[in-house]
Amino acid sequence: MALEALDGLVLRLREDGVRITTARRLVLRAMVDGPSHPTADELLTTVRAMAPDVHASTVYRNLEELERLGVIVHTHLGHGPATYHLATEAHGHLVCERCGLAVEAPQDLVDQMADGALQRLGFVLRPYHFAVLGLCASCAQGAPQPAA
Amino acid sequence: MALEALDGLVLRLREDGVRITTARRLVLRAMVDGPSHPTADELLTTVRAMAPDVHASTVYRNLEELERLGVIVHTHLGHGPATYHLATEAHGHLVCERCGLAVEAPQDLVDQMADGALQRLGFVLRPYHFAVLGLCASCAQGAPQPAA
DNA sequence: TTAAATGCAAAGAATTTGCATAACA
DNA sequence: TGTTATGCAAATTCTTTGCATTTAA
Repeated sequence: MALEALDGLVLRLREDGVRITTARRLVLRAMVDGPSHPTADELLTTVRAMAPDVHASTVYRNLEELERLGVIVHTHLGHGPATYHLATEAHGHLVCERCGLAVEAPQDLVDQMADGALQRLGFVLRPYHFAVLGLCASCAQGAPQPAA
Repeated sequence: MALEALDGLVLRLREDGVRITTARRLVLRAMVDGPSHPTADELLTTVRAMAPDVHASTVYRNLEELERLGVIVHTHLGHGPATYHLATEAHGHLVCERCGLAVEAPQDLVDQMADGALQRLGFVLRPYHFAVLGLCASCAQGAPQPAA
């Protein structure tokens, strides 16, 4: 399934006139197969496990190109590096400022806000680029704070 | 009015045991009197008009301290430097990805989303840290794109 | 007088860019 | 064979930090 998704992407990109290099294929594979929300640096590490000479700038350039082609999107979950997803998996994020927990925002809540902004301001929201911060249930109760 | 606000802040900070230095007073004045949504660098420029020797690191350290004390908050409206407001003026932002237009998010839309997140996930949202991106009415119609 | 704040220089993280070389189509 | 992509080094942008000196209270 994951491999098929990769093959499909490769075909589609080739049709768009994009050259499929080793580095590019590995970046795509890491996006399709690997953990969700990788940073550029995490992708680099994954890619280097197969092709140690790939450089950070190559990963950044590939991510930029794939985003331009609509294959992936990037999101900021907080300070620190951007995270990347497949565009087909774009969704809003709620992130706890205290413990770092990131959850997917319920789509209907996101839609409700987008509808309101459209009707009232004509603004077409794409509320995926930045997370919405706050405190998760545990942290809001004054309880834990595992990570930062 | 603006000056009174400044005096009030200074008094409050002094009560908190904060020393009021030239640089700190000027940063506060720029926040109270100056244009809204300044970046650290814009604040530095404003401050330097009165006190040319103030350094960027001093401005950053003041902003950090004022945020810690709950006097100001910072917001990311897009890529690029953070912007700062008085905490009393905290509000959500909608930013156009195409032309850069930033408008205040209608509070009831923000509240509606926050209520939903609280009831469904126990998540206490503070949706002020990151802007919500999208396309403004003009840009959504394929029309203009003044800035980047 | 003394803890807190500053100026300065330097480091840091994340990302981008210039350019000669390599490699996909 | 001719672009397009890559490796590498270096630059950029925004922000933080270490440290000796100054200063508000």
